[in-house]
Amino acid sequence: MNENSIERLSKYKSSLQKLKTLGFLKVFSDNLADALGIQSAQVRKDFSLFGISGKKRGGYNVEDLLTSINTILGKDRIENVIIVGCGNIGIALMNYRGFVREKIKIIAGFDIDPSRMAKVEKIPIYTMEKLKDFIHAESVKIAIIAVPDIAAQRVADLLISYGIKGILNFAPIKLKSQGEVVINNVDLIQEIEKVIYYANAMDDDNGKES
Amino acid sequence: MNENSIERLSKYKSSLQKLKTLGFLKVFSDNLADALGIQSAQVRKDFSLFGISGKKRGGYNVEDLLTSINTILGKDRIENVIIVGCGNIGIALMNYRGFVREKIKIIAGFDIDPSRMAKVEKIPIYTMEKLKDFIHAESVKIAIIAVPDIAAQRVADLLISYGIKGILNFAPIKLKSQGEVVINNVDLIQEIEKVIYYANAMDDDNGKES
DNA sequence: TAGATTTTGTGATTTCATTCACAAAAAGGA
DNA sequence: TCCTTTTTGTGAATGAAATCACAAAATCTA
Repeated sequence: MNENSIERLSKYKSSLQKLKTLGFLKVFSDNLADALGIQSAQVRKDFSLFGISGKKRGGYNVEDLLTSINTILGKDRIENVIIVGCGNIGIALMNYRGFVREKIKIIAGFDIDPSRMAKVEKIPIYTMEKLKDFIHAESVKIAIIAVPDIAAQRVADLLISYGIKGILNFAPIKLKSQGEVVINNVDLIQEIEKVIYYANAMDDDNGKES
Repeated sequence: MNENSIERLSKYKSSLQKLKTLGFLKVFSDNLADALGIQSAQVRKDFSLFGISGKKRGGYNVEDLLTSINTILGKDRIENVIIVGCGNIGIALMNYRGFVREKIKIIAGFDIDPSRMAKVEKIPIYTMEKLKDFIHAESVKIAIIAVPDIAAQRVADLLISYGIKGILNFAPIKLKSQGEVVINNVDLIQEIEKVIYYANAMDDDNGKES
């Protein structure tokens, strides 16, 4: 149950969805391995880790596999999510079409700035005072943090105290997860710095194999 | 020079910037290790890998360390970046304040939709026809892709053919890097799915240690 | 100056994910 | 029915990254 296998599960799902629309009924570990650029044994190990089994010589049934993966990823039903911080990133995520397809529903936004108490694409935006009651009333378990770094830890602590179990953090600061709460930090600066580093590194030894 | 050490370098930088504003002059591998939740030997190994050395018993000079890391990450000068795709994510990134602090400058946006040929925060947005000339004229090396998944591979191929060396891709599809080009894929769906999975997993065995 | 203490730098060790490799099962063909 | 082929499932081997552990250097103390 390591982090990488969860990540791959997500990628298998995306490949499988494409195969399904193409009318594929079964798939072999080899096919998925090629799609992700890994070894077929890795695919089978991942599946066996999560108790998914196929048929010897028959591969895996695409439909069943998708169902199993969705169940494991908790995507067998719609997941309600809130966003704290309705600046650029927050609003972009509210408008992001990709979530809908994946049964992820942004049900509300929260911000301290009263000028942002509008609606984005039918998603209501509330003041921070409403946060606690909303989380309880709607039993929200997952939140996205898109506030400036200076406010991020405070918001995280608040969310956790209100019962949030999983946080996706876009503030450029590593929030530590306390207790039974997962925090996944996505640092955009860091991601582009990686690109800049490797692009420069490749330019330096241009043409040479490592 | 593995991927993880580059990522950590970026994190050291962010910690060091905070220490600097707090007036710290020197720092020990132990301090940075604590900040990132790793072992001090790891910190020293990373630095030694990049030819950074400290003083025995004196630790590392904060200012010098920052300079070294910035040089390694190619952040000793302003990096010009373009964004292809001016939908929600693209526009959010254009407005994102964090980049400015890190000497990352978004100098233009590109989109097929003519209604988006406006300006965002002084950043001009052009049609795709201008892409080739702009990249050549400004010697742009880094691009961000924020188009729908269906268009992503085509845009990537285009960018590469125009001489782009590094791509940060936000389309929910894994673009394969060909030749001397780095592609870093950030899949937002995948990131939130990870959170949902772990939040559910923790809820299931609530309270139990693994 | 001598001895104690702190911290770096790195070889040795450990840990852990990935790949290899093959037995066992399933399906098809003659 | 029996032989051949295909593909799974998993124990063993590999490889790489993180951690351990300690000698060497630097600074401090008296």
